[in-house]
Amino acid sequence: MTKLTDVAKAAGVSIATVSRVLNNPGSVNADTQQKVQQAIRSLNYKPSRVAQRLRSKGGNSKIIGLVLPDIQNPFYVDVIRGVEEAMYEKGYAAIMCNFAQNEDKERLYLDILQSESIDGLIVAPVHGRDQKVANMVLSGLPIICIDRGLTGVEADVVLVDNQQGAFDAISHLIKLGHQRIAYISGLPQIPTSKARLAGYEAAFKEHGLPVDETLIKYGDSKHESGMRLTAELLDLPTPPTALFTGNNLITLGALETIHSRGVKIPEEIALVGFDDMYWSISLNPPLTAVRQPGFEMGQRAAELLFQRIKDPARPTVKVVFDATLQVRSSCGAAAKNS
Amino acid sequence: MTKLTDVAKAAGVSIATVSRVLNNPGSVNADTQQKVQQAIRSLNYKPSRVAQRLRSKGGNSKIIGLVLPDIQNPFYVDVIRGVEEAMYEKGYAAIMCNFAQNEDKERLYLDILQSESIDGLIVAPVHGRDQKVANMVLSGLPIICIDRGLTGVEADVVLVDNQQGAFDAISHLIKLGHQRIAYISGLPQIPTSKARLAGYEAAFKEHGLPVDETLIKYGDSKHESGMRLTAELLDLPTPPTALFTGNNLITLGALETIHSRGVKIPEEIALVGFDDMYWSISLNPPLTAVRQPGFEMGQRAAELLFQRIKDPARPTVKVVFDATLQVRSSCGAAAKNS
DNA sequence: ATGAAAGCGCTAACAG
DNA sequence: CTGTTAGCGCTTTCAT
Repeated sequence: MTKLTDVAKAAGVSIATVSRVLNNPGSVNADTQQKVQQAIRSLNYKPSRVAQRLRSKGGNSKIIGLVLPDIQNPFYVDVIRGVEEAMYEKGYAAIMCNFAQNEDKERLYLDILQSESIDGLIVAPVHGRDQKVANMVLSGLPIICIDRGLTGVEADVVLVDNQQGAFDAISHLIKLGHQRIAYISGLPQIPTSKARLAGYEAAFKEHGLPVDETLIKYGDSKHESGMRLTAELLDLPTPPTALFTGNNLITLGALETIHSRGVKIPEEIALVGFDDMYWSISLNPPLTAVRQPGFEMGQRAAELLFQRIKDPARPTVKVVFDATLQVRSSCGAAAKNS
Repeated sequence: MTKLTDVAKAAGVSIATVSRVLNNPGSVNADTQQKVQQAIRSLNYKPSRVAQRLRSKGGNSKIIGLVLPDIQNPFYVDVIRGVEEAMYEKGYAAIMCNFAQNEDKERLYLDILQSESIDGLIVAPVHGRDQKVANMVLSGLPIICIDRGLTGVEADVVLVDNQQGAFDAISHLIKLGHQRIAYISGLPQIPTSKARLAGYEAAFKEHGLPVDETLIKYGDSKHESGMRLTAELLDLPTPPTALFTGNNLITLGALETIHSRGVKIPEEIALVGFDDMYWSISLNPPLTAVRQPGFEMGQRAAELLFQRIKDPARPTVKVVFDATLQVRSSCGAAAKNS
């Protein structure tokens, strides 16, 4: 690796001058400028980001952390793409960490990121009372929470109105005449699971219908849990007539179980999932789902992070996107409502 | 951030001693050891990986780069998970970069990684003659290529037998009686596209059938190209009776176009895709596809990288996994052949 | 067994 | 406008 001294030697100036043309071009003689630029180019010099990071206080390292619960979930992939696009434009790099819904793993990654002296962090905390993340916020590191907030600490957050999304989904089902509507939740301690449950219950209340607790199942937010819990539901003496799945992966698991048993959708059971996928239309049947704008959320989170890095004192904000129901045919013939 | 001096002060020893208990515990008095450990714990000290990195020559930073062409493609997500699992166990962190099939982006990320002084790199090069990656290999950085190799440079590589995978897929179709079999390729310069095309042609040859060039379309490996090129194929005076799609995303795009036109699969057109997805069974219809073991490939690549970091002189190896045809129903009633 | 000190590559005073 | 120099936090000789 060629370094500052090499360039300085080649250009016949001091390393300080080289550093200046890199960081403060205005402050140096045009001729010198030329010579140095020339040397930099011919030596193909690239500053060591490690040395830069060690030297500067923070906020100039152009590296941030991105910590997400499950990279297999296409929603988070969209978030990643959104974040990444915004980062790319600003020459930032992201250390991406997938903690697979595992708190220990999350902690390890967070430790690593801290010791990597990142400029900031975008994270979907394991749960609302994530002490580790809360402490990092308190320590002054610029942090944006995505998908899930933190309780008890002031922090920027960008998420979707989960309650409303679930409410819309269940209302749709109720209007179609369903009453025995099951809900397969992800990990119960995750804020989004709670909000979606709240929306589920609110919809029943709104229509004066009782909630049947036996139709609510809790899993771990993964594919396998969707398969297993759907089987349990189908095995009930009187199975539900409709199913609301708490996330992408659960939906796919549910679909697998339903198909393997030869149960017809939507005739024998209607299905609406939380989280849309761009290929939901190619599923059997085309899936009705609640869409979260993951890409936009990721972009937005990145922008908020840049702002906070620049101005750590900026008041915290909460950005709430709409969750929109995409009606296709897994709940019956294309309904009138859009 | 607490640092070495803080710990040293608290333990009443020099920073050198603290460093020793961290890196070479054997070389220090048991009592001192205790005191220092104690101090480290109570101060919750974590060494700065940045400083460590700047100091040490390379190979001790516990950070590697992972550069992949498209994070939207579930195959690469599997690769990521495999790499990540292996890394996690060894306390490594990965800087993950998604270059979205864009060579400029790839170059930028590679530059960043170099200047981050990574210990090693796992990469799926944009194409076989990727100069940037080739130079990095030549520079001595431990590198493992995944999914695609490099021509003209000796480098470790782990991939799948793409030609054989495509051959099996096409043979399957031919045995089912198809002759007008279209192939929608990804970017033509990508080695996997070429190998899959070779498999396609080989299958025709094997069965003494001619290849119809008008049935071969080239796209950019993305979803949209799958949609568009499928439409072109369907618009042909005599459309193909079967379609072989070059990757996951293309398959999903093809499915979307086919459904939107109300064309029946497999009655009017049979479909087999390269790349399987765990939810392929829930597509309409359940998709017959060639499976690549992405997770295992990722794990393997990580192991090879660790080896190479430890022993840069180890001869390069080429690990070839099998690509296995998963027969479901998108080519017709479950065929006899497994 | 432990400490002092050099130096990794860079930035930012401080002089000149 | 440009050069000299002091660290950033750590590892590693080299002394002791």
